[in-house]
Amino acid sequence: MTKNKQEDILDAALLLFATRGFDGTTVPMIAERAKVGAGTIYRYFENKESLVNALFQKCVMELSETIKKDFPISNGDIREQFRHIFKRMFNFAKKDINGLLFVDSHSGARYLNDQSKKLFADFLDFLRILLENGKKQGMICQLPSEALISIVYGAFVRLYKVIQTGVLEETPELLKGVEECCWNAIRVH
Amino acid sequence: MTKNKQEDILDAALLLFATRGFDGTTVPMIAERAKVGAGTIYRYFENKESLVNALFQKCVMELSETIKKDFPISNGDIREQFRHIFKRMFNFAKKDINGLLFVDSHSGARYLNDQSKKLFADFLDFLRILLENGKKQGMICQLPSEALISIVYGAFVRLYKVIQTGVLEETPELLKGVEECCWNAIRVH
DNA sequence: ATAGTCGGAATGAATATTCATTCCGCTATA
DNA sequence: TATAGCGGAATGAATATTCATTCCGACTAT
Repeated sequence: MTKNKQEDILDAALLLFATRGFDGTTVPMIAERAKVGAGTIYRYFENKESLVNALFQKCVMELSETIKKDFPISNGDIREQFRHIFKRMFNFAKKDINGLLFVDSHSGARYLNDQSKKLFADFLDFLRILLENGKKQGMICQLPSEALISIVYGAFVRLYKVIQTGVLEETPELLKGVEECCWNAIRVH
Repeated sequence: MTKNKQEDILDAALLLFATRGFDGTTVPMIAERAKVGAGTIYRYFENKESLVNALFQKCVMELSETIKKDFPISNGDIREQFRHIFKRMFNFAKKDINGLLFVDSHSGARYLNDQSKKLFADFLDFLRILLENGKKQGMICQLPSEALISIVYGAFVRLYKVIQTGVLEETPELLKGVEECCWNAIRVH
C-alpha cells in the first residue's frame, strides 16, 4: 500500500494519457490502474479535465526545473547551454518518458486551461530567449526562434517516440550523435 | 451540393481527426460537418474504425505518391534527393495540412489495422533506403536511419504544427532555411 | 410505381459523475 | 488498557449523459 493516493492517481493517469490520449482514457481505467475506487478520483480532482490539467502542469514544471537547475547562464556560451539542455532533456526522458510524451501530445489540447497554456508558453519562452541570444552572438542561424525550437524539440520528441516503440535502442553513442545533429541543425555554418 | 458523399465524409473526418483526434471526434460530428445524416456514414464505411483506416491509407498513399513522383533516382545525388523530398513535403503540407497532421498523429494508433501499419512502414522504408545509400556514399552521418528519419520528420511535422497555430508564417525564406537546417542535421560535417 | 439512397430519430452500450454507505484510525472515557 | 463514538476518507453501485450504430419512413431518379 502506498501512502499517497493522489500520487497513485496521477501516476496511473500519466501512463494512460501518454499512451492512449485523454479522450481514449476512461476514468474507470485510471481508477483500476491506480487501485482506487472510481469515486476516489473525485475526492482529489474536480473532474477529468481538472485531473489532466493538474498533471500537465506538474509535468511541465518538472521538465522546466530539470532544465533550469544549474543552468550555465554566467558565461553565456551557447554551445555549452545547448549541451546542458540536451543532457537534461535526455535525463528527463530517461526518468519519465511518459511525462515527456504526455506533455508533447497534450500541449495545445482544447481542454487545457489558461494556466496550463501559460506554463507551457513560459517554458518555450525560456528556450526562445536563449536562441535570440545565440543569434545576436552570430552562433545560431537567423531563422525565427519558434522555427528553431520546432526543429530541435520536434526531432527530440520523435526520437523518443521511436525509442519507446523499441525500434531504436537508447545508447550513449546514439544520444551523443543526436545532440550533435540537432546542434548542427541550428548553428551557423 | 457535391456529387460524392463519400468524399464529403472523408474530408470532414480528416479535419476533425487531425484537430481533435480519433477518440475526440464523434460520428455525429463528422456527419454534421459533411452535411449528411449520421446513418449515411454507415452506408460508406462499416464503422468508425473502418473510416479512420480508409482515411489513413488514403493520406499515406497520397503522401507517398507526392514524394515518389519524379523522384531523382537516376544519378543518386543524395543532396538533390533530399531537396526533392523536402520540396514535395512542403507541397503536401501546403495542399493538405490536415492530411499531414492526421497521418503524423495517428501513425501508431491502436485502432490501425495491419494494412494501414504496413503502408506507413513501407513509406518509412523508402526513406530509410535513401539514407542508407547516403551513408554508404559518406554524405550522411553514421547514425541509425530510424534516428535520422525521426530527426528530420519530427522537425518537419512540428514546424507545421506551429505554423498551423498561426505563431509562425509560412514564407519561402522560412522553408528554404528549414530545409537547410534539416540537411545540416543529418549530413556529414 | 419502384429500387435505391438518405436522414435523423431511436436504441443500447459505454462513460463521467454522484452519493449513500462502509471503513479506518483516532480520541475520550472508564 | 479496553472500548465506544466520531469524522473524514474511500468505495462502487446507481444515475445521467454521451456516443456508435441501427432502423425505417421519406425522398429521388428512373
